[in-house]
Amino acid sequence: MTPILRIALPVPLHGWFDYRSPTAVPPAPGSRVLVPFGRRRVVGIVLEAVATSEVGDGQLKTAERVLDEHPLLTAELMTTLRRAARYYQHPLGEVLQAALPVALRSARELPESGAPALRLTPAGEAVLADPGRRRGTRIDALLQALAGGARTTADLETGLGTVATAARTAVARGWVERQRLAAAAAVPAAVAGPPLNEEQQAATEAIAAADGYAPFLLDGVTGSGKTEVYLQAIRRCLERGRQALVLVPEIALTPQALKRFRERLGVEVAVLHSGLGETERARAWLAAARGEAQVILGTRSALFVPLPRAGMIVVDEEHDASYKQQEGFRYHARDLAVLRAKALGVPVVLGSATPSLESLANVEAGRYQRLRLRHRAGLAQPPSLRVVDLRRQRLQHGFAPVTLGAIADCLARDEQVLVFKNRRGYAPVLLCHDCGWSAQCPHCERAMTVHRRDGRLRCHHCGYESAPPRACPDCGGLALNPLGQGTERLEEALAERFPQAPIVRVDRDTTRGRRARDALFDRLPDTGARILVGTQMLAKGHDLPHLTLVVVVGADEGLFSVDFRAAERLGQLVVQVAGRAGRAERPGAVILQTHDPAHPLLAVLLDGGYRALATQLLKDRRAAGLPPFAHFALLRAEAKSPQALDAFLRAAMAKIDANGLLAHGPLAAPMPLRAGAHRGQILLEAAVRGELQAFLPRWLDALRELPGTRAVRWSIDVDPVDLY
DNA sequence: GACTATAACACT
DNA sequence: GTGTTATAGTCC
Repeated sequence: MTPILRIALPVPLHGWFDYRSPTAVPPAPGSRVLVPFGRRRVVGIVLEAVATSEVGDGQLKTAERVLDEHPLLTAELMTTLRRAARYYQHPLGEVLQAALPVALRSARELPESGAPALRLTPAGEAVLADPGRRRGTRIDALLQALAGGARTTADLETGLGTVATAARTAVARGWVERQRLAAAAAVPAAVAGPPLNEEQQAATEAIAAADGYAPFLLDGVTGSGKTEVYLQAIRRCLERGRQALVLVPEIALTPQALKRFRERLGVEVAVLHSGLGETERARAWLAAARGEAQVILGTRSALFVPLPRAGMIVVDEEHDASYKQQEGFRYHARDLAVLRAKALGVPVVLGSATPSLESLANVEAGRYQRLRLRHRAGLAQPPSLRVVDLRRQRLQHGFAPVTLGAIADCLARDEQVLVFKNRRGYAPVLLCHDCGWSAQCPHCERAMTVHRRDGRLRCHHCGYESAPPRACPDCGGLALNPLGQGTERLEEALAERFPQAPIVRVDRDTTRGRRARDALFDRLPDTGARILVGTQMLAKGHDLPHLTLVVVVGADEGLFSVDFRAAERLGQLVVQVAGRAGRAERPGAVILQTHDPAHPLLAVLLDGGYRALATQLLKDRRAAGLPPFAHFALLRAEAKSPQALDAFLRAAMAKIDANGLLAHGPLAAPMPLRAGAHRGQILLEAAVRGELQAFLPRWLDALRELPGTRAVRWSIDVDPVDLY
């Protein structure tokens, strides 16, 4: 009998498709197979082999080809991904597809293994041997480093810094050629780290002593040396011959972070992030899958790397919202990391200076063990927080006189200032002073942001652009004024006020593309910039030893938002930016400008810091029945016509019949019109997670059967982090 | 989601 | 008659 294969295909359909196996011995679950599907050919993943199918024999097709000799996805990953698909209510085929790097989603050959490396050509040796020929110093250094034979670029970079540019030139001139080198050939020796303090030691021991699944919350103030704990725990894990997976937020994965891991652990570190080329990404993924890569460092999607010899998982900055995928398969990498650790039977360490309320609640409930680091490493002192009341003040481009005075003092002391504002562009509104007209996006009905340097108006919600009008389109008046401040305007105002101080602005407009951003962050400590102006991109990441003053220009925006998580986010943000100040021997200060200095949450934050704020917020959430003490799922829908949208949402409401659930809706989305689509939503709430989980599949099945749904695009978001 | 069959409509 | 667009159904 030909075995039947149950195959998950990358289509937005629930369930699987049956095919006859092309081989007498069926491929193992987790293998990729190429199958005919309709009149297309697609790559699917084998779920299991069975003897018979419910599909009629005449309908069954035979799979064309098995693509993998050994399954790409391990048994544990298959189990975890099936659970994840069920939990997030996303089609299994798409979930499995999302776990694979793009280069492995097609039937093409696997990329060759080994790390990218360089070696001298005979021409290069000649150039090196000829002392008369002066070249660029970077290229000189590169050629000399290669004199002893081929080396991996990663290995080269630990000594030389970024070599990409020099390598490109040298290759173009025919002095150097690219090749592949087995990773093992280029292991640098591990460098010893600083001695651990008592708390760090205790945390490391607790993690290393864990036998099997054990979730930890590593709760350490900024600068307390969480990374040292990770490194020591990983080292212990490597000594047992196990792999370690480390997740970091998108912005935190910098060349410096990588270099530190590589040097300290003395092993090659496989890197997985979205800025990498697809082939490179697949190579790193496969190195992990084969068990060659011992340490895997990556962003959100690196969670799905196969770990045949898993030893531990680390989620750094676990509170960071970038762990939540915001489209398609809307998973939360931190939550799935815990699920995976359980399936793998390994410890998982969630680290943060500002833990999420979810994780703190898990500690409270006894599900996670909390490891605390209360002290900043070295001599660094915690920064002082100061509230500046903006009421009845003559503001200069959004700055209070007191703030400007503090900046001037700081500059006079030859120290660095960071000015934080969560809004890019020049001004968020262009207003007619005569009649009150303001420039609106025609597709979103929201104010367009003024970008003065480019002389454009831009909608930050859909990307629509236009030229600013010379006169008011309504009244013809010429009194068109930019209202409010964005980073561009703050930069301008500061440049005018402090003409001698070099300013660098860091936001999405100045850091287009990953390369530009890496380059900027690379240079940041030694640009000579005295004032840094930027959005939350600046909140985390690099050590800036001369930084002693942080100014949060618009603290109110976080306190008066409709989102129930706004206060938590503001607290995390303030503490994170504060953490950038005074990391070396000089004490740091943080200024919060606000129109509501008496806000009770602000008082809590000032008196007791993030810990006190979190305690208060948890109490509030419990009382209000909000997450983490309730469980949400959000149905989002959009349609060209408001009627179709309304009809769908009403029908969806009518299908809600479960007990133990609260449904709110149909609600207008916080942006009822975006990019020309009308948007609405339904919020489901349950006190018991299981009730929601039991109800969702039934409900979504019913929604799929609704007539006329094609005019409406909808999706479900389980545990949404943003309610829009 | 990609693709196709079918219906419904306009227009030479 | 043909061509265009909207809508429903299938994909093992």
